[in-house]
Amino acid sequence: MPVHNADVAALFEDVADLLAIQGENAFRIRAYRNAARTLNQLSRPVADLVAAGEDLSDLPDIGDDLAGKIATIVETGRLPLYDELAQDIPPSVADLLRIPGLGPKRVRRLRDALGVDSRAALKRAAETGKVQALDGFGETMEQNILDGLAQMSDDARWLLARVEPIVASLHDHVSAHDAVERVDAAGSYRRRKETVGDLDVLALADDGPAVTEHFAAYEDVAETLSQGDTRASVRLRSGLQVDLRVVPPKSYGAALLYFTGSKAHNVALRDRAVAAGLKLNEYGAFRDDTEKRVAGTTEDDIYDLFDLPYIVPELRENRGELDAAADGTLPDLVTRADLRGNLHTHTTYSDGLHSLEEMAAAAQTRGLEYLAITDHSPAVAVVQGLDADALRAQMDAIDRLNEDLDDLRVLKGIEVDILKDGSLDLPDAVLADLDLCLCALHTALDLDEETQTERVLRALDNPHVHVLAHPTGRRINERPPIEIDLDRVMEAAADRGCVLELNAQPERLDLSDVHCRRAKELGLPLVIGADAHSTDGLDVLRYGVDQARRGWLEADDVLNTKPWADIAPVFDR
DNA sequence: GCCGTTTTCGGCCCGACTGTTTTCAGTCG
Repeated sequence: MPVHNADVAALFEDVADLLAIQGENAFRIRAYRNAARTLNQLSRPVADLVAAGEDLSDLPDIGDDLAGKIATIVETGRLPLYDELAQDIPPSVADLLRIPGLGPKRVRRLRDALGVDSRAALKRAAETGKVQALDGFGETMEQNILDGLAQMSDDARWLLARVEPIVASLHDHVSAHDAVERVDAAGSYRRRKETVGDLDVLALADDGPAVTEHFAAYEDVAETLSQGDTRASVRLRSGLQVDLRVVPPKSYGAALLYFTGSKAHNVALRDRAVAAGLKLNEYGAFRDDTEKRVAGTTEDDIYDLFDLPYIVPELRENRGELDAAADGTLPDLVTRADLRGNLHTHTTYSDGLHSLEEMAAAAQTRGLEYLAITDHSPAVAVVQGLDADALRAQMDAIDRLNEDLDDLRVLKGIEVDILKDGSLDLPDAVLADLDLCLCALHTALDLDEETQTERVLRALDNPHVHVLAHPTGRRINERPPIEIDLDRVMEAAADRGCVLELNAQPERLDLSDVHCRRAKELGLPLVIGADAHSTDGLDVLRYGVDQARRGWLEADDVLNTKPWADIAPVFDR
């Protein structure tokens, strides 16, 4: 079984948790967490680097020791240090760290004093009042633990698209207070991450207590978790946790930067501050010696302090954006306005909600120059897919429609299923007459990596195929990505003159930001596809653009920023 | 355990809030 970067990262995180419970040196613990972060953000499989004999200690936050441990994990699938630690502290104890309010110290005390070694044991101890009797615990803490245990089942992150309307109404509520001059949702929401854990909201105002009070009185608040003079934290009826910070003007830029994150970006920026004799926190940037404030009103001022240009939130992940900013090599990121067409659209011919004509009209309304109609082929059993005859009939209908359209070209396409053996669900003869052929997996998603990769490569061998749609098949919070060697797939696609799709549906966003960046490194362009099943479905393109931006993509890296006349030759295999 | 344009040793981001305290430890982000 190949060892994935996320596996190694998770193992390091587990080691960090166990060391923390043991009371180890905090910096050693952080070293494991930093290394885990590096691994999670690495665009290449670390197993490949090991196989190629590359020096892993060249990677940030990975020295000789951890490089050796990574090699051991890749080669054996195990880490002796972890096995050793887990003998003392079983995973079910480390799991207790996930309960809000419980950190390593308290988990350790629960175990040592009460023998608590699992969630079930903790629940029993709390219910019988044993926890509150413990040093450093109390009645409130005991209740918080019981609440936390009850809440743990539904801790999935929220889809960005689902949080947007919540942000809009919350923004209205907070803005309505007289003292509030400006409101921003920061955090991973502002970085346009595909999912949001909780929401960080900033309000520009001088009267903190009044604003946190007003915030806690929002009609959708189910529970106030904490409330102070400058901060408040609530859980909404929807279950989403929202943290509000009230900030005065002179600190607003520093606070926006701080609470937008990512944490890794902030830490890296503060490293630069320390090196420059400055202190950077959410109130501003200050001279170390004189404590004098030198920036803080805007984010621009703070980046400027380090001779850096403004870095957009989507790039703030400490994945090289600070160095790129210093070198003047930040990417000129793709925007929604750059997109000229959509290459993934369904209609009533298969499982779409709207007709060919309605979809074409919706594309025109949105200013698109071209729209590829790509209904399903027969193998997708849950919908009525198009067989060769039905597809030919649709092609005729598209020809007729195009005669009536001036500023939109409707393209004849298909989303053809890749069958289990890698062959396609429609004959070559009909595929050959299309403008665009997407291929995609919808069945047999559980094959092992080697088999799945070979299956997809065989599909890409078909000279009529242009695009591999939603390449990993994941559905966020519902279905994990398939096992597939994407590096091989991307290289094969580049060889064969086809491309991969970045599917823009909010629950897919498939490829991930890291994969988008890898495609760019390999010189493989992508297409951003709405996979629209209705007229409104075309509006999700912007989520695809968000993801592409997080993957450092520029307009040139995305094929459907170009006129169709420029794309067609690319697809002429 | 990592890292170095002051350093190969001695640092390592830092402040708010809570709960259990009576001056602060632990947790969180």
